[in-house]
Amino acid sequence: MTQPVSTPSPTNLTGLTSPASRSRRSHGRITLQDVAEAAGITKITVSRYLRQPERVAPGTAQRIAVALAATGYLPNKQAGMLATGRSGMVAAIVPSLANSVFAETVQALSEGLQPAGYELMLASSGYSLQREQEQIHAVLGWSPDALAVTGHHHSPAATAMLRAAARAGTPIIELWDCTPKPGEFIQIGFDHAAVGRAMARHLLGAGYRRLAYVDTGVAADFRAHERGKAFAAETQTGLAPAGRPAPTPVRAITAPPGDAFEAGRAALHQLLAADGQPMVDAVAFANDHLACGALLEAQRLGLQVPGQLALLGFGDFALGRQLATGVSTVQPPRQEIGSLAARTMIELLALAPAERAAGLSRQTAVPWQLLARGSTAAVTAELALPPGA
Amino acid sequence: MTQPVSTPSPTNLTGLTSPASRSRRSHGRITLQDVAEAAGITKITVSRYLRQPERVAPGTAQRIAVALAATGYLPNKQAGMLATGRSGMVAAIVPSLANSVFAETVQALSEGLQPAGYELMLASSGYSLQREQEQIHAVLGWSPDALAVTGHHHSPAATAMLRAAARAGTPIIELWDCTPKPGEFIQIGFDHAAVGRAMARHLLGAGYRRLAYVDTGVAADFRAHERGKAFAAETQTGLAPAGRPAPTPVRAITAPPGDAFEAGRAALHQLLAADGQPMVDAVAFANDHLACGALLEAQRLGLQVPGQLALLGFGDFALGRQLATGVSTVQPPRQEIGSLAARTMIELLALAPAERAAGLSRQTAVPWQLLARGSTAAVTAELALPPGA
DNA sequence: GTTCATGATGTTACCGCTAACATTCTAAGC
DNA sequence: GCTTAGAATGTTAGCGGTAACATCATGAAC
Repeated sequence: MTQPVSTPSPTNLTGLTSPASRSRRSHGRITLQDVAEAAGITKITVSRYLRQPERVAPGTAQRIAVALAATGYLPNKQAGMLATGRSGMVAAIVPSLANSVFAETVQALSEGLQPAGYELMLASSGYSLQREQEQIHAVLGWSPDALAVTGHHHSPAATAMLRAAARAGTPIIELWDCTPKPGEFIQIGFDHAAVGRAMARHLLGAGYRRLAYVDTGVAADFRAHERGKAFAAETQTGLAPAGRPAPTPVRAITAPPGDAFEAGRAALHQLLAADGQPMVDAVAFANDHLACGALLEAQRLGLQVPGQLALLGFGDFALGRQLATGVSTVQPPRQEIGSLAARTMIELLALAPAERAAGLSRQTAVPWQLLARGSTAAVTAELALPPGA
Repeated sequence: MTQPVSTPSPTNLTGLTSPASRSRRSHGRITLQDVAEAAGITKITVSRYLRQPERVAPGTAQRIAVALAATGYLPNKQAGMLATGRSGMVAAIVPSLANSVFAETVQALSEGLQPAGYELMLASSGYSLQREQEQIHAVLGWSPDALAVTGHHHSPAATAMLRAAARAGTPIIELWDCTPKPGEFIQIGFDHAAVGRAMARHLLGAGYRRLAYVDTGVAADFRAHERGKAFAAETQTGLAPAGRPAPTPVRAITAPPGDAFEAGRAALHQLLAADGQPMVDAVAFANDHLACGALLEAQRLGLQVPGQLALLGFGDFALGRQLATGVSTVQPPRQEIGSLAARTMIELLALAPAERAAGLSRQTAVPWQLLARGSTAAVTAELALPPGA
């Protein structure tokens, strides 16, 4: 044996290597070398024991186990990554965690990855493409085995980095989106335009004719904008099937930024005429917080929901279900997106990089559901205009 | 120069090193070596440029900048950590992210760390000490520069690992707790027992005498339990100042697990007598979701709040503020805890490990506030029992 | 007894980066 | 002109692991 320094006696299990034996550049951490010395063998055998215990002799395994416990060894993942090229870590970048649907997606992603032994590195971009780009740069420096970002809108530089990573075999997953035509990367989510159209059709189908969409005040929530755009388009064609312009164009307003409940309240006021009566039949919102704020304000003002005004949200937040007048909403697959992303990553990473290429741009459309509750109950006949009017 | 292989011509900036020049064990990533070759210098100079640009000559800097852009170089953080012993990453372990106060703390932590260039590695323990222990083990393998965990309850093995890390100079921060006597690690949070006592005093002060505490169904939410325990104790002493047993002991019930709104509804029913009337004056809850669920159910049943029943929550969730009868609650410093943790980490990490030791077990009590709203308005004289009755 | 497959362990070199020290070159000082 | 401080860059070695290959017993097969 040519172990440097320190006695290789198997009885010396204190784990306390004398300082003199440590190199000047050591960072003081317990290494495989320390464990090996305590067990009276070389570090490669300890390394083997940790990865494939059946490959070492039972007696040796026993000594190693004792030495590991005695030294309190923690494997250095960085060193392992450097040697193997696999980091055992995946990264995710979401717009926000606070008050947000993304928290649940991240939670599901985290839980899905844990059994497979992957760690999660998380960054939040604050709905800014610039910050997303910086974070993609930072996070790729950690050589994640896979990377999840939110949505399919990225800055050009960000796209370039993602493309380079994908080409190197790193699965890139775009969460929460699923565009009609396949994108450059993996998509796990749904088509927000389809949701916007469904929202419009739901309100039209229930007999409402004067519609509005209240968009979020968050400038870079592209998915909400997309729903709004499709909502408006569908409403136009729904009201004017022959191609004629609709008699009353869809009102599209943007809620003020800040507390979403308050924003919903404020948005409602924007939709009231001078006499306090609503200028529209029905309002669709970018999210349930806005819708609930509007509902609570409507109740405060004595407006009948849905009698005088129907409200339709998005997100299926717990609150909307609890209010006496249930808030109709779209239930997005918040958790499914996360757990599906985890499953997809694990699946792809089990493949050899060569075989992996095929799966690196597939799309998965996760089903969503429009939940009709009290706030959009069908209007009475007298309120409903004749179709196409 | 003794650069291996490949022409060091500064005009060869394609970033495409011929495969033959790559070692068998290379993982195909662009390295400092590639950039150096493209710039016609050695890698150490590129390394210097990246860390201290002023240390390289302007002309060289220019060539390096071009080479960096051309090659699309991404620094390998693992290799850097291995060399320096500093990872530029901190880890956080929280019980949950979904529907949770912790999401906001994590968000603030993440935002606070970003300007300083730290990445965040996140794990969620699902309110399980066993999983927390596993995750501490996993996460310490990444050599985080600092580690934040939630609360001061940990498994013995987890505590041992935290202790070892702390002794090695890694700041360990316990979020959301601040015990009366200092703990082993840094604490940033507040005293939950004090909150529990304040909740009891608030209700007693408003004239309520028959109190109940509805604990969460989450077994390992130690902080909620602690508030409940202190609430009960304070109620007893408040009602029987002379040391006599209180006439009606505080009712303590535990909400069913699952959807917290529903749990709050169910808990309310447990507090109703056979005739449908509440058996208590006032109820404190482990969180606002429970309290709001109970409030909505009370309204559905036609019970007056606070006339027949006062409700007091915890957490200051947006919803409680919006309901017509505002839900009185305790506003915990959700974000402050996160941003303060970030600041503390950055501060400590700027210190030399030797000086750091002193700050490794300090406590920071972050102020909270009891927000009295409609749901606990003072009772009328006839309802209030004489003090001490 | 020799051959050889097999299992257990060891040796060497390398992953990509940086600390520490070494070298080269320039320009100022005498 | 020669020394020399200081700036710019290079060389070496090592961080803590693992891949790849090497070595050394052991025992079954002939």
